[in-house]
Amino acid sequence: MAIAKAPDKRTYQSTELRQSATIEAVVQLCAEQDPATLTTARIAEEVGLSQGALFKHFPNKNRLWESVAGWVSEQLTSQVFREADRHEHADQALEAMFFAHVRFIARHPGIPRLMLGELQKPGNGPAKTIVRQTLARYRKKVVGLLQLGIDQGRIAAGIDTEAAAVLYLGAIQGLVVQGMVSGEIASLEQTAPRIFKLYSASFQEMTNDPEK
Amino acid sequence: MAIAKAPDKRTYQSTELRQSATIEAVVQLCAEQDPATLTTARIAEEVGLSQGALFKHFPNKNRLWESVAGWVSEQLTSQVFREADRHEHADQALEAMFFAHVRFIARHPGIPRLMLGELQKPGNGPAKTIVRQTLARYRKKVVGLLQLGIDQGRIAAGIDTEAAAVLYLGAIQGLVVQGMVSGEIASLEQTAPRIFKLYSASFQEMTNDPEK
DNA sequence: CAGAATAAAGCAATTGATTACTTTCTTTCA
DNA sequence: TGAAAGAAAGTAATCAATTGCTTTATTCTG
Repeated sequence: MAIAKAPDKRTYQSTELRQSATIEAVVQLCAEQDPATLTTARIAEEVGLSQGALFKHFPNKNRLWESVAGWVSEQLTSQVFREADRHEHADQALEAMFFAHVRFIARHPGIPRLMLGELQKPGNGPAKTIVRQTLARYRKKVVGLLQLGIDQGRIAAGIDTEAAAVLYLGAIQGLVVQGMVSGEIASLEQTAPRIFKLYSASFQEMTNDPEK
Repeated sequence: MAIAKAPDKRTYQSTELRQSATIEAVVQLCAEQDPATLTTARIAEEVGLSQGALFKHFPNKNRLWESVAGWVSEQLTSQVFREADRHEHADQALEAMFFAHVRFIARHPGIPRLMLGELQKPGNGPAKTIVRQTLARYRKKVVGLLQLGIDQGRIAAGIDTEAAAVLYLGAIQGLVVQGMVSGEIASLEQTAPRIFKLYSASFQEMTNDPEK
């Protein structure tokens, strides 16, 4: 008495649609699985395709990873930078950027795994290059904002901006790793303000600010 | 005209010796290769054994990873904590601990890959549990030192010690990731002081310290 | 606008390579 | 001499990629 599977009239899609659906499926799957153990069969299942059909839309697995890295880079920078650019004061922009980044990760828990996973592999594959460039661009953005803050007189003048940018990214990574250790990615957004408050103290003017 | 391999008089070793040699080989190999792609054949080659002979000393690959995680945990905590305990003032202990950690990583570049790789995989395998507990213990140590520093009057009293501990680990991770991005693990020790100086500013007393 | 022709998208099955682990037999050495 | 340690070959499973063929969609033509 085999239960007949739904006839499931097979419907064809353009490669363009399949590609984006596949990329999002990978990002989704990385939230619950180590990227290194992700098989084409598992991805195909998530998209609703046979394993072999995946190769009608991507020439090979590496190119798929490349596309995923590109998608992540695009989404991260556009969402985070846009939030920063909405503020005139550099210190406020940095804060907004910090929270936007945390929010982005909380919504896509697989992304740290993805990026760290790429950085893990040595060599200079295309996907790794994309991640590397994204992080470099991000760091430059932070350095620029810090410098702007100094010019605006809202950030201590003597600050080591390069180091502050590394610490900025480290603060986020610390949050992420703490989330991976505790397993609670949801609590990220809750803890983030405490971390940023502390971080921002490291470059605040030492003057006793009368207001507040 | 096959060139005869060196006769290589085969010499037998105790499992105990082989185990530690294998563990160190894995740590060594992780410096140049993604742990997820490390095969038993590659490990055996590094140790100087046939692939099958490895299983005379470890029942399976998972147990090997477990042993590696244990070794890393033991080495890291013993070396880093020992350095911290040599100082009476908590702030100095934190600084020494920071540099000891960075030095440890610089000497074993594979270890961040190892620990991050373990944290990546979901579930609660034994190896991941060890890494998790190690990080948790580390965090507690930092919180304890921060609290001690407050009691000693060397650290601002109002500080959020939990957040400061997360930021402490984040500072190290920021350094590590920056090293993975730039590919220069050697420059870690050079950059570390700049990062720590900034980090420590976040919990320094705001009083204008006349000395120095 | 019907319908043939062509291209695109799909499945099921298979291939070849890789990998963790086993088995069989040999060598060492306490 | 017997147990531990090793090599070498083998095994079953897994996985990315391919192949052969079918089905759907699009384009061309009269």
